[in-house]
Amino acid sequence: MQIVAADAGVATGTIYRHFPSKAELFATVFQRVAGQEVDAVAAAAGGPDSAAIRLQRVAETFIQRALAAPRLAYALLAEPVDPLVEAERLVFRRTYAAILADLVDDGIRQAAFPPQSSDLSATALVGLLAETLVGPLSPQAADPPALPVNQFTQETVALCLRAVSARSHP
Amino acid sequence: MQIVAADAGVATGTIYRHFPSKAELFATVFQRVAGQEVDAVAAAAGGPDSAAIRLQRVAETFIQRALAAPRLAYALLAEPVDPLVEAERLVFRRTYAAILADLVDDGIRQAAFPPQSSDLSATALVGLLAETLVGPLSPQAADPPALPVNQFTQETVALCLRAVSARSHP
DNA sequence: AGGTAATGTGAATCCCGGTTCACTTCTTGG
DNA sequence: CCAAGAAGTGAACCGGGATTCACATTACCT
Repeated sequence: MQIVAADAGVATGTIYRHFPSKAELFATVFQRVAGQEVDAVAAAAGGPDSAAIRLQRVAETFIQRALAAPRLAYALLAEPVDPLVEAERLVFRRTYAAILADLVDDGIRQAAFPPQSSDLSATALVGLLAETLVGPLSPQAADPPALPVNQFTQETVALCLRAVSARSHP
Repeated sequence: MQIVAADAGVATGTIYRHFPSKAELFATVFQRVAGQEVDAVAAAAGGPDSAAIRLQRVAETFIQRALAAPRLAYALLAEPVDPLVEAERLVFRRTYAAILADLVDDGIRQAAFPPQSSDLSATALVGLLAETLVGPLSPQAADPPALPVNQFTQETVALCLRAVSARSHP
């Protein structure tokens, strides 16, 4: 809190005129930043295209934004945080999942995707994306990364699409 | 530490004859328990069957063990922990990923799976499994769960298989 | 201008639980 | 049976950092 205050150019006590505790301050910050990310992904999920195309766009958006701001993405996805912030992170992930669930439902309706529990599939996609990114994002990530960014993106998108759209045994 | 000591029937200081710090004690416990889980999954990954069958068995093992011991699984997968334990958790996840990567490689060799970066796919599978389980596992999970256990397992396994094995646009 | 409320200040407080350590008890080898 | 080392004890200590609060400053109204 001392550092935050100094950084903001105010005294420590001043923070407590605006936020009841460190945890709530951090949770609020998390909420705002996460909101921007959600907006970006939600935008990518819209449009008149097929569900598959939109899903591809969502995954690409997610990945590219994460790689463009690795530190932020790491904080949002994986960094150890106060329980209150962790709760916010859960909301954040569920919001992503909700967007994806709508998308999957669309795909099912269009018969582009086979019948499936859209909630479950959406959750799985969030986990898939988050976990693949934790490697490249984590602070002491090896650079150069194991895979070139392009291939990484392409393959991850392919995994997402296959998971929800393809038949099990071609 | 007081509680741990009392629970073990020893004095607080005694713990420090065996472990240099709380973090290392916890990390050691985590390591042992995680080791058992890894062993179980590794066993499921073996055998003479096709890669797809073995992958199915691994996913089922993972899911069933988690649901059978939800509190433990939650601790291993998602509960906020000391940084040292978090490091152990990363190892744990990478170990799972390594097992799965071998499996995926087998599948590629048998031409059961299309060419892909096995490491990336394996990581994705770990994330997929972990995230879908966080819902049902989290301490204040709604019961009855959203999906019956059987359907949950079946659909999650299907997601895993499709992600690595199917063609994108059937 | 004068008063009142709102906001800012930052050194001091306070809390909490991990850790320590002087002392006791047990174990082992000669 | 007796050192002497190993292991156990638990009350007290201690560090760190979030939080407080008595006071100063600013903003805003009549």
